Amino acid sequence: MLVDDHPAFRKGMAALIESQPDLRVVAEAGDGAKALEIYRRNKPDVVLMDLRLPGMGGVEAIMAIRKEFNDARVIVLTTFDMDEDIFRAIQSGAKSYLLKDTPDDELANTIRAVYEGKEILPGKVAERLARRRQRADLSQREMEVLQLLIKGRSNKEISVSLFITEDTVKAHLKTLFNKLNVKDRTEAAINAVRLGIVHLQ
Amino acid sequence: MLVDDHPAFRKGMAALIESQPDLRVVAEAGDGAKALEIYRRNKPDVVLMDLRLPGMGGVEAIMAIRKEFNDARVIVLTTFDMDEDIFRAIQSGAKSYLLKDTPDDELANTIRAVYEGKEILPGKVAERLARRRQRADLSQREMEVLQLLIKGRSNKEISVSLFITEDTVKAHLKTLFNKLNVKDRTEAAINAVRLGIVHLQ
DNA sequence: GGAAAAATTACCCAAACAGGTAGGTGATTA
DNA sequence: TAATCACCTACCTGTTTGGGTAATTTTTCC
Repeated sequence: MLVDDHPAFRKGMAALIESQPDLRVVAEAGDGAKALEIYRRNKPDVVLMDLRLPGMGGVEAIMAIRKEFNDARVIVLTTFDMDEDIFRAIQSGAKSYLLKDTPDDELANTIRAVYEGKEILPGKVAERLARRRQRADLSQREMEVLQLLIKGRSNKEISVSLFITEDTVKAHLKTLFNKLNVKDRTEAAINAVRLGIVHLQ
Repeated sequence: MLVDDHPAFRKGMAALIESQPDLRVVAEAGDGAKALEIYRRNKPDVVLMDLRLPGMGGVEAIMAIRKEFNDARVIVLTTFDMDEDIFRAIQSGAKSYLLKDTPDDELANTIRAVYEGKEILPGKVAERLARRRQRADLSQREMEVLQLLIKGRSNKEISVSLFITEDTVKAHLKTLFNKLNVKDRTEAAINAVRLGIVHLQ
């Protein structure tokens, strides 16, 4: 089953998959909600899922599917290779994470491997995942501070939004800077965006 | 002619185009350098070009092609709709700018219109382009300061990198904040990234 | 040649920020 | 029960930053 919001991409990917004698595309979906619905009807062996989807995002779609069908085998197939996306996708139960420009044969082999129950990650992706794991997670509160920081809010403004004192905001920022391994708010903002911890717009 | 680094996308897009009786895909390329080379050989009527390409970027590829063939008709077809990308693409001579999820019929009509010499921009894109024009351009120096700012450098560090005093850096920042309509460096960094004025990594 | 824009430097001042240290609470876990 | 962790607050200190104002030099453009 293919899940991607670009019909052209689905069409091309379907053709590539169908060119393999043992693989077939039995269903397609253009967004997360439809993906769940169509999964229920078709119970595909393997799902190829893009993460950037309109409405319900790819990660949410994976979680929704695996909540109902905990044996669902999902391969993430996306353009981006951002640390946080990879992490969340794997966390939510994806068995593999491939970039869209992966060569055809590797793609086909990955589909077969995942169908057989294996979990398979390309070296580059595994490396990023490891790097992500090194970095301690941010606590709920630190996340909230970071979100506001990225909107360009000052410490004072953040303190008002979160109903805490400015000193507390600073305390959170201190641990935040340490965890992200940066020295100031600007660097924190840039890194958070680059690592995909928060998404712009 | 199709230029995109994802074979699957090219394949699907080719199928969509070929399904129109009057349209045909005569050539494909996976990166900017090959695009120029193949353009020379095939002289396609219209080029569909992705902006994110390995090596030479899409904008550079458009410029290279139009330098040799100033009657080349290029349609940008991309996933992103960042203000600066749109602006640069149109500046470099693209006749139209479509998002990859544009419906098939609109895509076909745009190809026909551009073939006939028209320049056609969807309302949403035209709007962003207008917004971009409102914002005064950044001078060369301001750009350099912004680049370093986005790397998380302090005013002091920026001044050393550019061989100017810290006061001058501050002066540039003042005009920069005004032009970007922000109040501090963090907001400037975020906005610059979001508007696509600078690209991360 | 002269106007306009960009780039440069300077100074002052107030606000914002980052680092250090220190302590308190409540919830979870070993 | 003790330890750990997230969360919160406070104070102090020095640095960084941003705003205002002003002036010089260079470059660019008409």
